[in-house]
Amino acid sequence: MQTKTENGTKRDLNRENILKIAREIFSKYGYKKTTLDDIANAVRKGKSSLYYYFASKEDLFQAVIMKEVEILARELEIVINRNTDPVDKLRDYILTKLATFRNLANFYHAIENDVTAVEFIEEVKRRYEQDEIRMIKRILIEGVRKNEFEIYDFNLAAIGITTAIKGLEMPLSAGNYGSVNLERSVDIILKIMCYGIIKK
Amino acid sequence: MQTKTENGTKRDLNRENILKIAREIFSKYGYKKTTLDDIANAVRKGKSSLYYYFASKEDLFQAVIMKEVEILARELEIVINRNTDPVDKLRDYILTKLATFRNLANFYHAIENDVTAVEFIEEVKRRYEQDEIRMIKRILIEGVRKNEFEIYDFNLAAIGITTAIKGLEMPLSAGNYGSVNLERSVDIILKIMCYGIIKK
DNA sequence: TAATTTTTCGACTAAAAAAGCCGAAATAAA
DNA sequence: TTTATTTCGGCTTTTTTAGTCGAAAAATTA
Repeated sequence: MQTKTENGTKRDLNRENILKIAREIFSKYGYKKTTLDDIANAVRKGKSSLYYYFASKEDLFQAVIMKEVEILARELEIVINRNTDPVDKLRDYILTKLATFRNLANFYHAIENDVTAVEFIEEVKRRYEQDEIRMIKRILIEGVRKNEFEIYDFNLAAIGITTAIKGLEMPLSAGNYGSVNLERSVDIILKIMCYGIIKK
Repeated sequence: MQTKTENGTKRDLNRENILKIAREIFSKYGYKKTTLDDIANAVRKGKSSLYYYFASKEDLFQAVIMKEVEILARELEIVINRNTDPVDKLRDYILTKLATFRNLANFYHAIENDVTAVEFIEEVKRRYEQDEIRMIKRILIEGVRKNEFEIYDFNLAAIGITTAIKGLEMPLSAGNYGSVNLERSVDIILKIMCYGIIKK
């Protein structure tokens, strides 16, 4: 018998392959227009075989998105661990997140017509919120330690900032991408927040 | 009452608009994945309204393709009427046709998976064949008049050349685009044909 | 080799989506 | 007002798709 780990690896490899291909197809056609047969053909398996790896189409799609989200998370982790000025860090964090999120939304045609996809992505955002708050908190704590911020309740502050970021995301989700100058909006909000935060 | 022509114009304008938008959507998703609702939404009409202008989805798709084909035909007409050396003209004709056809096939995802679309395009090719033979014949006749070609049966010669062109199209339809150097293939075939055609 | 486990798939069903139809309503023109 | 044009909601029929199941195939182990 294979050891369980070896076995798991083999299976996971297949899974990964399906995910990779499914990602391409979903990103090309969106959730609704992509059929499991499309994916099955592309991975050269029968449709039924997909169910050996994933419980449902929805499940597969979520797995694909989750993988994307992990990439985003990793990028953000890097930003956070860079040794930069806390304000810059905040700025980079927000910009990185917005940029990647825009891609996500674009990718899955979440916006135009595909209601189901939108809901998934909303769901992901919701689940991610707690992580976000934690990350922001880390930045704030670091800022205080470096004697640049002056904050009494980290939790509340982090929640407040998270909310502000949501505001920045809105125009993205709403679909008028190009029209908004992201960087500019971010700087404006940052300025406002800073004058309430930075030690005088 | 509107005059019949005015009326026709208005209706045709609507038709044209539908065609234009349908073309975009078909080219994005392919025949199968495009639904009449997609198109109807895009033109801001009810799906039923489309049936006022087109008899069926197939009908609409064919109209879209026909329009593309007309564009091709117009380009070829221009090539034919240019005052160039007959051999060059033959060469330009073939290259222009292949280039445009490649676009068509690419566009409608005719190749990958979408069986129905492939059939349509094959059908179009078939219908176009007669025109093609006629056009080639014109080039040949001109060549003889200019004392560069020596041909006894224009019809047979034109059919032969048309067949050769079909051979050039094959790798396109088969899907291995990049791999083949079109221009080179054309020149080789042309050379072969010329040494059987050109007056010594 | 035989027994066991993993993986694949064809055939099927139920549910959803799409094409297509029709009559009536809205709109525009006369 | 009358007539012609255009739109569309709601309906039926057909097609497509997600998802199930059991059995076959392939791989693994003993």
